[in-house]
Amino acid sequence: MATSFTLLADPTRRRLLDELRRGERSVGELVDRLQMNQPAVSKQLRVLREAGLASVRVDAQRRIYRLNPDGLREVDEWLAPYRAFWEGRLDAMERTLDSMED
Amino acid sequence: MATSFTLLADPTRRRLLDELRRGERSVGELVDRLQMNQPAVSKQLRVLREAGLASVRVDAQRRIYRLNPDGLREVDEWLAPYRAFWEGRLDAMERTLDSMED
DNA sequence: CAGGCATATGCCTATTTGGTTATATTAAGT
DNA sequence: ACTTAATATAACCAAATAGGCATATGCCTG
Repeated sequence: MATSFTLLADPTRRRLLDELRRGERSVGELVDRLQMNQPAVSKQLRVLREAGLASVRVDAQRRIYRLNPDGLREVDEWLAPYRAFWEGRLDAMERTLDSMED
Repeated sequence: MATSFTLLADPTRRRLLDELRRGERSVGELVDRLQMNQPAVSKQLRVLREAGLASVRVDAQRRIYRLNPDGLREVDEWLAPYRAFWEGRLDAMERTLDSMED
């Protein structure tokens, strides 16, 4: 059971997502762009698929992959409170939490 | 060489960061909150330290850890173009990239 | 239906990783 | 100095993981 966090840990998967972000891609196209052999690409595509980050459409012998970015929201939401830090402000929530400590 | 992406892959490290986000914490406090044994916590703290996501201050026998959130910007920045998706808009950049395909 | 594409899958292996136990280190208190 | 507290480190192990090669599967074309 891969979480969206563990998905992003692998650079190959990030590159795949970055490709799919630009539009639909067949496996062959992805193999070309990533310069990896096909089984390796298919393997990571499967991981993305099973995690719900990508979906496939069949086109004759081709499989066309498409980004399904919703799963990334989990990461984005986790990151949200940290964003406040480098945006240089401590909002009410941060101050509240901070005052809760010892 | 751990990237900020691989750092977030581990739930223990995410919990540590979530604790440190609230304020400085000694190792003992972190051990209590995470309900893990001390070496496991120290091990992950070291990873965070070496990745620059946390810094330590010595206080007698205690080591006080502090969040250093800058490293997370890498993840946040990588995520930025995806955010556009679930925010339901395709801005100029997205359209540009999309038109570049095939 | 034979042969060639495009892709998935199975198996193998090397590496990495997170946790555990035991031990070292350093400081404080008596 | 001796003891205890707090933390780090080392050695070890089990599980997960990514990639490589070989092979299976399915579709299309002649």
